[in-house]
Amino acid sequence: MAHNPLNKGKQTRERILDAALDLFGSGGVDATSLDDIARAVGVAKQTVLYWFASKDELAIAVLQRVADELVVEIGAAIRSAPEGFTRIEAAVTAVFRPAVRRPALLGLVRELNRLEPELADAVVEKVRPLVDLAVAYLSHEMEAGRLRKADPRLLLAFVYSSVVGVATEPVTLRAVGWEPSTVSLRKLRAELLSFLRAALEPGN
Amino acid sequence: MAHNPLNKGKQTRERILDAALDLFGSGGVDATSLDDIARAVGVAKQTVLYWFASKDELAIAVLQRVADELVVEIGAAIRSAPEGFTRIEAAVTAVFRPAVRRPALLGLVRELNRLEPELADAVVEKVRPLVDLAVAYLSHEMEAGRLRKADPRLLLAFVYSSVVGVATEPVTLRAVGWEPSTVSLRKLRAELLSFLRAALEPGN
DNA sequence: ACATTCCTCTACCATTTGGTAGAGGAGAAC
DNA sequence: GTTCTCCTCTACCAAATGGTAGAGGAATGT
Repeated sequence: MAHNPLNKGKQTRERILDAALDLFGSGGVDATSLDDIARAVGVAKQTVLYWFASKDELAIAVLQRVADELVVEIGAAIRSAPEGFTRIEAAVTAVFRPAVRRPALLGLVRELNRLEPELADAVVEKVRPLVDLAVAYLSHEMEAGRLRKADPRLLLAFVYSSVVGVATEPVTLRAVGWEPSTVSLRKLRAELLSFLRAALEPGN
Repeated sequence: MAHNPLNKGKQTRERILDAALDLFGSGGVDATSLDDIARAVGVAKQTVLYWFASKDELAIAVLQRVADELVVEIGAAIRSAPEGFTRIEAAVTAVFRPAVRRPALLGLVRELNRLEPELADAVVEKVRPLVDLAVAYLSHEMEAGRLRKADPRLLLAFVYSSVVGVATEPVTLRAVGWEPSTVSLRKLRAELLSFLRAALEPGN
């Protein structure tokens, strides 16, 4: 195989992003040193700094990537589901999937709040279209009387907080006597959905 | 006033705890150095280390204190409220109060997840009686048909996540187009309560 | 007056951190 | 073969961090 700098570079770069995602997401950006990342990838710290000029830049790159991934995934789920509550079900399931497959993904979202606001804003902008889509849908359904009337934006915030909260706060869940496992996670999702369904049924 | 070492000491100690609470809670334990805390209090770093043998010990002391305070406050609110949904209302309001008065309080709770598990467990133990009380109450109401049947522990987790989430994640809230203010916080609470009420009304 | 206890300080240290400088290997272009 | 670009490395550094050692001030007890 001929030398292919772009390919080779891309591999290293991708592997760095990948490892950084897991480490940043599980331990937090602050608690993760460049050395940690380099060790995980199997390169020298300076190789990391070759690909990303600074730790901040790396953190942003990771966040952008996560945001893109989540937006695409969740967006597709929302768009593909039919009307009615099944659509909400699809959205929640789509948020749960990464939480199960790779808990660090959602943990990383939390890190946004620790970044400088300007940096975080760039990521927020990526998510906005999806938020607007969801808000428009919820408003529409509420208008039509198929969902109980409520502030759709705050509704989103509640659901987001619930999912990300239970996905990223093992200590809290232990406090209410919950042990994480695949099967209990499924139960958690079912419970949240039935909770949401009850809350969103139009008033009787 | 005669020299009173205990008193003097207590003052310094309290002031350190107080400053540490705010700094740990708003910026995170990792991101807060002992120098930061000392500067905020107006003493030398070594004075901090005189009162608390290590940073870990200080963090634990702060967490214990917060846990105690919240448990007392929320416990009183729960116990004082009459039966029915008003009791839940009282509990949510009691959780919102510190969130408004001192956002760092709830931010600090999040830090639990970053501590070593053994340390976090000690705090979790403090909260357990309160959790058990709430679970017992919810179960009882559900049995009696006054609340929709659901897993009371997960219900608690959802509510907790929602409140702490919206209280500690400004970036997320900005993503859904929300700006924090006293008046909008009140609206947030009202919205969450009506959401909860709808979700918990017994099935029709 | 003297020793003691309590409290806060200055001075210092080892480690870790993010980051810089620059060497050198390997293929590609000429 | 020489040169250039791409990539990863070793060596180093300044700053910050948690923590130690120990001096010294101030009130109290004797």
